[in-house]
Amino acid sequence: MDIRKQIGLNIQRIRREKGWSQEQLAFEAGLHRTYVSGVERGVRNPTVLIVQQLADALAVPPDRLLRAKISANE
Amino acid sequence: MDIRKQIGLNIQRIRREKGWSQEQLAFEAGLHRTYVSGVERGVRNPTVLIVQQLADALAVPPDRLLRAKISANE
DNA sequence: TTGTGACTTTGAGTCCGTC
DNA sequence: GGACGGACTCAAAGTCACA
Repeated sequence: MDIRKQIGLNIQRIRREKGWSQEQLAFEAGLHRTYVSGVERGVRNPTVLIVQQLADALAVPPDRLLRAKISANE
Repeated sequence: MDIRKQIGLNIQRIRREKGWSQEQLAFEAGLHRTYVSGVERGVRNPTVLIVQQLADALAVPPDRLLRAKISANE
């Protein structure tokens, strides 16, 4: 599994759980709307600093966005 | 805590546990020796694809390298 | 064995837009 | 609201000589 796809899926899921649009997330993370779109689709290759910005905006630890398996009880 | 520092510390610790030199890790990950050096010191801002390459070389899940708190029993 | 400054090439990240 | 494209800027990728 490509880590970029994994990150995209995780971000999209958490974002939707919050009921945010991509634009809202982009604003909170201080990033561009189109860039967040690309990251969610797995076509972008973000740096770890960007991962941290997105994690901060979503209020989750950064490693959470790279996680492949998410157990149900967390 | 800067996520770059965190990644550097994690990589260095796991690498040393394996008794590898930076050069050995660089070879396994398909990267340059001096680049790995920079990542370990937290002066580089690697992309997630680089993180995955290093994680693969170290035989750990990618999110493991971003983890701040490492419990003793894992 | 590792750190570091300097360097060129590539791609990360922004901004405009359309569908 | 979101996918996608083109053009742009600057930082990351990747390498080297030397301490």
